[in-house]
Amino acid sequence: MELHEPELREVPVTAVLSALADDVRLEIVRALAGGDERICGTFELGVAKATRSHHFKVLREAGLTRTRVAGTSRYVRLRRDELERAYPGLLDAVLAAPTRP
Amino acid sequence: MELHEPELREVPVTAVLSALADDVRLEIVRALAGGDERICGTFELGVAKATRSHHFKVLREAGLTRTRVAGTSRYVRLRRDELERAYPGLLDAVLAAPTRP
DNA sequence: GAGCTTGTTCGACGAAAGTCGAACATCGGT
DNA sequence: ACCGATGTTCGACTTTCGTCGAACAAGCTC
Repeated sequence: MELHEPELREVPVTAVLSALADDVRLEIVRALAGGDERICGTFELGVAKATRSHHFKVLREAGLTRTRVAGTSRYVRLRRDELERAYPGLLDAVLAAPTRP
Repeated sequence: MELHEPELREVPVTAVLSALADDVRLEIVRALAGGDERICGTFELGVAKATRSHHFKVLREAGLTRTRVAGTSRYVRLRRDELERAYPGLLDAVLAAPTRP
């Protein structure tokens, strides 16, 4: 299994913004904002298994998350530092936004 | 003609991100970042008239721009201050990103 | 008013995105 | 070896999005 995790500098801003411009994915990002890694299955997202998998893939391929395989589980974590280096302030600004405006 | 220009606080952050997550619209926003207002027609966007109109509408309805009608022209300007108040740092972070990563 | 300019609106089209169930793969445990 | 748990992949479907040409609306100028 090859997990595609691109370099942030190869990801256009518009791609990062697109990845963040979805309620389900933003919820995932918020949940990961604490810094800890977390098993994919532990998220309460209200969507089917296939959809969840899809969203994690979008986040990963946009360079926002990194995934570690451990047994049958996958640990996801936010690429906070890299993101901060590539797009300073962007993630913080998005996370600072109210959850339901 | 009623120009729909919502309050920023009523616009979900995902909507703002969606509006910014497009090359044509981001180019418009960059061009307006200087602060001056500008006539819609003066943008070199490489798309048809109808498409251009569509993008300006998306930006306006996402709360990113304000439009002033003057004769047959429309002056557009960025709602920088309001945006900064509603989503501090967001616009700056996006604008700071390289044009072609 | 005729004609031009600026811009919007109206379908229409194809591409992309979000969603799901079902099937599949992998690993752990019994 | 079997079974259950965790995820991915595969169509399929629906909705949304970006794009365009054509038609329309409104204003300016001669």
